Amino acid sequence: MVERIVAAARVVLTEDGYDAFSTNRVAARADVSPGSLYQYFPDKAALVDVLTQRWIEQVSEDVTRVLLDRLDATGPAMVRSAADALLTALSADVALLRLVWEDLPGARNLASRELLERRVRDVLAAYLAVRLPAPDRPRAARMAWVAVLTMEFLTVRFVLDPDPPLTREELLDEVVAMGVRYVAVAPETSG
Amino acid sequence: MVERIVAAARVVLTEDGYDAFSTNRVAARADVSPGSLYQYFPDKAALVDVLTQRWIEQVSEDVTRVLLDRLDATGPAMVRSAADALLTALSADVALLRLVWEDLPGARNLASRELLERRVRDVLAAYLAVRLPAPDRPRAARMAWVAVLTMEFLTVRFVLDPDPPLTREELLDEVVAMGVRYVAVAPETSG
Amino acid sequence: MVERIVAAARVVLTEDGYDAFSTNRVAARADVSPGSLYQYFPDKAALVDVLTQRWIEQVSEDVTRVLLDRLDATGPAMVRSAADALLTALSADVALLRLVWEDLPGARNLASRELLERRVRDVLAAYLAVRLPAPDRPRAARMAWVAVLTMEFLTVRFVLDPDPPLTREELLDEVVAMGVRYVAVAPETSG
Amino acid sequence: MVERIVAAARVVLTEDGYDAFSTNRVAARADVSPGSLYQYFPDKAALVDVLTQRWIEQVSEDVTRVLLDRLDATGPAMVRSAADALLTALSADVALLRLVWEDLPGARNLASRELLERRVRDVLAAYLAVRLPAPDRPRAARMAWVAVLTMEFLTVRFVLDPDPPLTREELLDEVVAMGVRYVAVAPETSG
DNA sequence: CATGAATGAGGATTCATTCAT
DNA sequence: AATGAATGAATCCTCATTCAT
Repeated sequence: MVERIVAAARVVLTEDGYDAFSTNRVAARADVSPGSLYQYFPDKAALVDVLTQRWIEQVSEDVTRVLLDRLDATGPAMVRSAADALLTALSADVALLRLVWEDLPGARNLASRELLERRVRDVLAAYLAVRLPAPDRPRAARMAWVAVLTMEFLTVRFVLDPDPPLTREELLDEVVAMGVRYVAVAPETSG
Repeated sequence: MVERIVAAARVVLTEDGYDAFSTNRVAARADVSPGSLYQYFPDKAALVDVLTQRWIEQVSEDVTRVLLDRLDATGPAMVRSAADALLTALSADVALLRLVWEDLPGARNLASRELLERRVRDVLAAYLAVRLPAPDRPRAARMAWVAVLTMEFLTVRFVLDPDPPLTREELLDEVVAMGVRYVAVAPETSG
Repeated sequence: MVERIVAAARVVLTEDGYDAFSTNRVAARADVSPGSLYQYFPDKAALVDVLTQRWIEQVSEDVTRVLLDRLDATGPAMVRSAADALLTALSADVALLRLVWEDLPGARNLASRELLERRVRDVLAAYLAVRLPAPDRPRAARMAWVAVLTMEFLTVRFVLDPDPPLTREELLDEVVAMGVRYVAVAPETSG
Repeated sequence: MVERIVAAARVVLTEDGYDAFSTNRVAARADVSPGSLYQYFPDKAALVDVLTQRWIEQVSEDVTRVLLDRLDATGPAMVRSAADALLTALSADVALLRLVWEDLPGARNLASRELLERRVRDVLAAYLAVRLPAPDRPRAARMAWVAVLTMEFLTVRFVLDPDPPLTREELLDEVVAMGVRYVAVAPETSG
């Protein structure tokens, strides 16, 4: 039942858009009464949240799993694996990605997105803390922050871009090159 | 009068949030009748658009001006100037930045944002096309795409982050380091 | 509930006039929320339509029933019965008749009215086609058109006229005389 | 100036329909400020009234003139002339006729229409009072009422009917035949 | 006279939510 | 649990009318 509703919400959201996303319409599409919907979700917002959180968690899962699997790999290989995983995860449901990035009020999924970012960032920071010449926690954290955000945004925009100026492989090359070189010669920051 | 309305819209939007943003409320806050509002704006959306487009245009202006002013500078100096300009422009009105990135439905301002990106990207691509060893338009375009998006996202997130893991200077260092090194050794892409 | 709303619509329309006929007012008069109104009627126009169509259908029903019942009667008797039936049907609810003819924008009920006319016209044309010396479909159609419109308008205006220059019986006599004589010596048209 | 406004009102009314007929739109179409409009017309209704009254007066004028010109003619000739005049007058501006009969709330032009009817009726009643075997004012009045309404409605409906079942000449024949025969053997009413 | 910006009450309609069944 | 009719506050927007210039 919860599933039926969530599925209907997904359909309404991706097919009809966020503006047309009303509880009544979702209920109708799920062949369920509006009342029933409120037996499982406190309000309309909760419906969207479930949808986006599930999806973000899935992406998060995919990426961190790969990341953890490749912790022993060389820098470039690891970065490429992670980027590849993210790219794959985001491409799996472009409609939903577009929804989250372009239609939904940002605040609606900010929390979940930051969760995803933090999770990946933590893993990466841990990795870097070990690899870095001298153990330097703050610097690792900085680098992780930069690297994760960069990777996230480039990947998202690549998937959403209807006519990207690079191929998938080129994008991965870019990300790897950037990440690797970045890791190799992280700057002595001035601050 | 247009100004009064736009100002009121800004206040309502940043203080009460997008959900509470109704034409009547804006009119009330502007001490203007709802009818007057419609003498200057075709509909509610137009109000938001004016607000966001003005702002984005301002940012766009600031950044490209600096960029064009420093075209003759060395790579690191130019990148740093641009990043600095963007950071300054975005910091000038954090409430509005937050509004655009976190509250508004993305689609509302997607167009303007992409305009900003394209504008900066074009300038950068032109710059790169000249600097690159062998003139290589597609590669310059790729690099510009990557660089601009990266800079944009890092800067935005830095400004919005209530507790960022780097200082302003460190962020600039990061961006410069990343951009410069990227420019210096752009990868031979596989595609 | 539908009835309650329709009844309220009727009251508002006849007591307050078409200009004051707003969905909110109808809802209030029906002691119903505006939302409920829209659960049963797609829009404001539909409310008026139900009201007028019901009424026109009733009139239409009354008249054609009598007409069909008296198809075997002599010309004068049949015409008189039909005219009587129409007069009775229209007099049953003068307020509504006045509403339809004098207050409503004509287009609002044009379709239904033409339906009524066509229905009666068809029956009459069939009757005439049989009675006419030589079967002459077009002529029967012409005569039916003239007879029905004449009867309709005279009757309506008689009922609405606060001070008509004839009594009910006189009107019937007039209509019968006109119809009968018309039928008896229908002209050889020049066309 | 009054003319400019009335002309604009006419255009708006016939081209855009009664629903779109707003004072602002009329003013715009007349290249006049809404304020100026109110210097010549007390309110929106007055605008429509001028339009319809002018038109009805014109029709009224045309018909009564012909009627008075042919008072000495034989019955059939006179009736035909009158019917012809009415038909011509109404056909002169079908758009306006349709507007008055199908779009405008009936009450808007009821008064003017009844004026037209009364005027023609009076002339006809006078004519009949003279012609009738024994001077019989009430009966003449009755006959005039019936004849005028009949002629009016048949003519209007003929002009508005996109696919009438008779030609213009046939209609005139019908009206004449009906009128003449009616006049010839008006019934001894029972009342 | 002419203007036209300003008005603001009011209109049609939606939709998240409830609650008696 | 499930229903779904009922709700009613709130929304966007219109337009006849005014009045200071």
